[in-house]
Amino acid sequence: MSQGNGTKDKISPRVIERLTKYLRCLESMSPDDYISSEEMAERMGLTAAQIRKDLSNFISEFGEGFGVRGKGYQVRILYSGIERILGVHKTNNIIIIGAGRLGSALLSEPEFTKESFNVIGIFDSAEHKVGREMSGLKIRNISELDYFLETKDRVDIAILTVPKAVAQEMADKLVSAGVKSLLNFAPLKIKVPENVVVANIDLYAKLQELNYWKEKVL
Amino acid sequence: MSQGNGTKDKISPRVIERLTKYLRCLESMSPDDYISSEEMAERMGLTAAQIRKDLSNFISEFGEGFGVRGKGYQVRILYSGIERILGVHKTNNIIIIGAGRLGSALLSEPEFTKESFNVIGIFDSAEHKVGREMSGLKIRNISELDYFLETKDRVDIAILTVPKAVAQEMADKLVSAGVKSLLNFAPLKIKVPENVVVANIDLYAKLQELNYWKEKVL
DNA sequence: TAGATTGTTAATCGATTAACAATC
DNA sequence: TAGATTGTTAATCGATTAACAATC
Repeated sequence: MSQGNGTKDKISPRVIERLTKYLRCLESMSPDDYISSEEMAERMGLTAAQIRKDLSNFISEFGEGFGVRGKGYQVRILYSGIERILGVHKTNNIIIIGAGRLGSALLSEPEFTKESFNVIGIFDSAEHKVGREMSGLKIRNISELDYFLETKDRVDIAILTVPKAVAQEMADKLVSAGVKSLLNFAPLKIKVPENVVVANIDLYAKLQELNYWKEKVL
Repeated sequence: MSQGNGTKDKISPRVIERLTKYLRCLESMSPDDYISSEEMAERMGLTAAQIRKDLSNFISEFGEGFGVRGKGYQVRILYSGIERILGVHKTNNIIIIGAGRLGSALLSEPEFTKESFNVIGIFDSAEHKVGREMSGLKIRNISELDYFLETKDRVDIAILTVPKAVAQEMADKLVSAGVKSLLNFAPLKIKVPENVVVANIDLYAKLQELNYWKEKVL
């Protein structure tokens, strides 16, 4: 069953992951230039076939494919096309749960000055933090969450930077308040209903993986 | 060509990624208990066959497989077996490059109080930071890196939390000082020689991926 | 012994690569 | 037109699942 927009169903997570890498590769290029799948592949350490295959899953805003036969892909068109696919051509509102060091670090990430993601709130449960300012945002009490979600702008994504021990509880609060997607930094598997998506960033797991590979490359 | 230890060659990254998840699943269990692949699968949302297949790539410290036919896997044995595979049964020394908010946040992560990873140094290039203490570690000048690596303990992994603009430069410094594995938080592809491994954590890319999936689940 | 569950082999499925006709 | 490079189909490769004999 097709989706109506020009996208084939069931795109694999692997493809979406690579799309974000394509953006990274393109962002340092001049928008008017054309780049061939061959050159992109070279730069990114992939095969040209894979890139063309990935992109062929989608169609551009206008006609069909992103590329021009004989020329390659125009950086501008490919870039904005991928942005559109990922839904980052518009602003998405974010709240951060947990005003600890990690939450604070994320809040001041230079990437968050881009337009596609906009942090509109930060929450904590520690009384002594509530009310203080952090990168220009007032820290709110977790208990205000429901009120906030009812009265403020739509929240697209909540980033969980709370300790492991309270992560599931916070996730439950967020879900029952109507948040539909979570980026979780706590080192555990958050349980959510089927209509909620969770992405995880697990520093410790990454370190463990890296530790395995470093032994193999010797 | 086999490796001599009981491990088959060419384990896929996917398998290693799942091993870290198996650890997470097991750490909340009683070490003496037995768990079946069926139950683990249930808890983690995988198939039992996949878990058995994954584990069958390796052999335990003693005899052969990790499991006992008819009983399942003893938590203690499986846990320490996976730790051994990942090389986290011993302490690995880490340095953090970049004493900004992110570096500071990582330094105080509760996970770093575990024994397997030990932060032995933190570096920055900003004069006003050098010499200050952070979670009990003195911030050192980047220029001391070579000296540090020559005189201190072995450095197993360097974590890069510097701004994008200087990330490649810092990576080069680390590589030429002899560091063999990097965990990179800067949103770009670090170029390194073949005998160096790099793992990446890209917050922004993860957000973009999540943003794609959240639209699909509606 | 009967029941349970592993470890492994074979079957299926999905993802990557190769090849090439379409076309700029 | 000739040369280049896409988009797509077919071939290959690898990873997951199913099935079952081995064995606790």
